[in-house]
Amino acid sequence: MTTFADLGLSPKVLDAVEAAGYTIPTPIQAGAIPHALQRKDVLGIAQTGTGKTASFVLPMLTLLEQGRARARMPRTLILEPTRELAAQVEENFVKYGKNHRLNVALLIGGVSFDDQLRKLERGADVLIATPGRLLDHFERGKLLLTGVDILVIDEADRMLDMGFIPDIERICKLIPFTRQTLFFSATMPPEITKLTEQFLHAPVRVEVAKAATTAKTVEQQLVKSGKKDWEKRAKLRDLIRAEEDGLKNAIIFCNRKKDVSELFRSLVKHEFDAGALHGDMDQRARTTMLANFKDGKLKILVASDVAARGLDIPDVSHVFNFDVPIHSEDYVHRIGRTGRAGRSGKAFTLVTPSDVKHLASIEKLIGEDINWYDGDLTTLPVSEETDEAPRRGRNARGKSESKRKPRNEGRERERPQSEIDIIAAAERAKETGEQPVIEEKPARKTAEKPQKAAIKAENEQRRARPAAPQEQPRRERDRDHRRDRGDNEPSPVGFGDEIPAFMLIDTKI
DNA sequence: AAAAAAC
Repeated sequence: MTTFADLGLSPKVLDAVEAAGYTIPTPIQAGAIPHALQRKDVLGIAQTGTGKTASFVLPMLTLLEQGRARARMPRTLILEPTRELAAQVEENFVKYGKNHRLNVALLIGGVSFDDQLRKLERGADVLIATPGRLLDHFERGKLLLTGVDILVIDEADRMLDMGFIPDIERICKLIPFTRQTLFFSATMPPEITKLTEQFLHAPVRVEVAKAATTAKTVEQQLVKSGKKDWEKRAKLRDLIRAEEDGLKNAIIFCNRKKDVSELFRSLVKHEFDAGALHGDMDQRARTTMLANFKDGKLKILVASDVAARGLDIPDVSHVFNFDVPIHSEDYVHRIGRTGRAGRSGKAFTLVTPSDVKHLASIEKLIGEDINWYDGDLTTLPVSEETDEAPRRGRNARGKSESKRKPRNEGRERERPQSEIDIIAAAERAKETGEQPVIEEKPARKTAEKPQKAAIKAENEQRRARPAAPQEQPRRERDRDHRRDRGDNEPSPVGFGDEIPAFMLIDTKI
């Protein structure tokens, strides 16, 4: 059997790999590392979670042992689609580069330029970047890419989805063609193939098992829900409580950033140990939330699809899809956050009548039918609860809640759309391939309209101006959730009564 | 129906 020692890595690297507890390389590592060490271009087709990162980090470390970096002339460049992934790659260099003395610089948006400039000045052996900030530095003349010997393009198909390809093309053209290129993508759509033809030289193709099939270690279930947000939130709370026993930690995915912050605040109000993660949040908050979740200081992370791919959190016990993802591949990525490294995991997806179309395409993609949750959440005592916070008289900030009238009282009795109908329609949709028809009353729009218009206007304003400092979660709190909140302000759970410093200070210190 | 990324 192949071991890391057989791949041609240097003793320093092998020592660090061993110290990290690994002896057997994954297929992508075994396939890519020997070629990378021979300075060949590599086209790696692999999903995240296959050990892809180490398949370029380890050979790079070995190759970097020869030579030194010069100021403003990084020796290697790694491009990542999101800030979190870039940071994660940096952590890998720290872990496996513990026997090396390499300068690693992380160039991502949302944080100050100064540290990044200092590291560039000092000479970076490894530059890890998201495209926007990299080009920003370049345009300011702080960076020369003519000294780059190794270029890594990671998650290329995701870069495509995100519209980064023009940036990638531009960056590729700034780097001498004598470089070595390591290129990774989970899928190979035509645009990506074109890119590899343009920028790779006689690449060695390393392909590992496609993970369009979901991990066997993940137990997937569908949960019927009414379509209204408050119904979904109530259902989710019931579900989390029903799963309480085996629930070590959980990621809850929403389709929209707005829903992430809404749900986050609702959960906090209901005294769940929850945090939030989405791309409009202050970078400091993003980093802190993710770090706390990884460290187990935060039990529940409500997130947008920024967290769907690639994030390496080995121990997530549950994934909840608050919304059915619109693109079926995202479902695979999301539930792939659990059941990692051979551990078992559970994935629950809330399904409303309007979701059955997307559900059908998910089941088609993964090639199996997902079971419906058979536990009866309605028998749980908590399901009689309204969407209001538990009435304990006093919340964390000591304000009395007793004055407030429980507006939602009795709502739970107004049962959502017949749940049986949802299942039947979903099954019909699968058989016929057609869009299921469920009778739905058009949503009544009355008093809510002006409020919605105001929110929309505000959103557009927000988009137009640069990201406000201190965006999340405090600011968003005041926006559009009067229905879901009382006059009490939830304090972020996991920090006790204290508002953590990162939420109170301005971004730029 | 969305999200992601530079200031």
